[in-house]
Amino acid sequence: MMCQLFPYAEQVTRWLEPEQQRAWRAYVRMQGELNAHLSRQMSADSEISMADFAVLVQLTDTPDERVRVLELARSLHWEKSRISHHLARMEKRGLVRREICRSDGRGSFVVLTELGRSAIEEAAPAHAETVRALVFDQLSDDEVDALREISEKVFTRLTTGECASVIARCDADDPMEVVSEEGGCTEA
Amino acid sequence: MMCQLFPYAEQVTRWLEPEQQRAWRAYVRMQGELNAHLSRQMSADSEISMADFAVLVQLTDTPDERVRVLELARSLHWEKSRISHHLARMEKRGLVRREICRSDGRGSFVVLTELGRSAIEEAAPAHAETVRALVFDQLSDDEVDALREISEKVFTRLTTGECASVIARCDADDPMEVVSEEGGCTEA
DNA sequence: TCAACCTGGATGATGTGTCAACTATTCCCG
DNA sequence: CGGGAATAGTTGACACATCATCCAGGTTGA
Repeated sequence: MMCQLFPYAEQVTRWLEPEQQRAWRAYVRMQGELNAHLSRQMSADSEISMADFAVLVQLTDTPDERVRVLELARSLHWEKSRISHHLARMEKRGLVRREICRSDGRGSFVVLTELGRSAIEEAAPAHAETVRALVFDQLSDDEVDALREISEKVFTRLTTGECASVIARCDADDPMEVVSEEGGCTEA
Repeated sequence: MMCQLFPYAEQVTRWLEPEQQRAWRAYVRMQGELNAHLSRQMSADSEISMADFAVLVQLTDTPDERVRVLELARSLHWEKSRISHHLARMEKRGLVRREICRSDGRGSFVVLTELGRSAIEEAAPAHAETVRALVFDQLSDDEVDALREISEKVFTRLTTGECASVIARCDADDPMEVVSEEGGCTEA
């Protein structure tokens, strides 16, 4: 059970415990299927992808419906090149529009267009229904709580200390050390 | 990140409860960061990607380290074109090799090469360490149990009934196939 | 036996994510 | 003021996933 497949572990590699093994496998499979399903549902029921949706949500969340590009990147935890490429594609499809930023000549705003607004308004209800049907209808209140707790713990681990080093590229407002610190996160 | 509250919901859409909302946001963020981190760690510490790793694990799990292409697709829950493209890239890099299948002229076997073997042997320990450090070191035994339970429930929902319709493309046989305990390390 | 169909798998187009390099502006400090 | 560093954002190359389509080899049945 303990990974007899890799007998070469002369080194004291601490493999996962059997229960951890099972939990991990279950999680990985679930997460993969769930992502795939949500993506498929979204692009079947509407004209946008999950990524588009995430961007549009951020825009509708903003009073002005206009947001600086890097701010978008930070709130989505995306890399700046990713947001840049993605916005270019969304702009080509008319979902958003760029506007120059007068107060800072380097930057630009992203603005929600009417098409973008109607796209997300069309997509959101079905998405919420799907999430509820696939996830929350399966879980007790305690399990929902546990899911949040677990997710927060892992997320915290991921975004604090050495682990945050790479993320720090776009997470600049985080005062954490940008120490190179590779070997990354394999515990101290 | 997704599905904030949309004030325009006149329609009878059942949005998520506030606690569900919070759990969902926490999960989505965690899952995104975790995937990103695991991928980065894997390609930093070794010559392979998470996808390569998943393929190689399947191959090492097989007695004679040769497997039919579509069988691979099914066990990974990948589409056949995805596995085909991916194998082409892996073959180009020397990680696997194809062999003709004498019993069925259409098909072919995928075989683990020496390079492939050493690649996974090099990658596996660090990956296991990372998963342990990022996930399981943060969780109590009860939480590990809850994670498995939750994942299994959602996964079951995803792979039974109408939901399975699309997946069924490659999942033709066997509706449930819940983790057969072949102990394949921390595969993806 | 032969035509219709099914299956295993490859291919090309397109959309997406990542990394590294780049440009242009602004900031900081002497 | 002026010059280097930081910042905002783009671009190009490449890896990857998905979809539709194609094709060769098997299977079925009249």
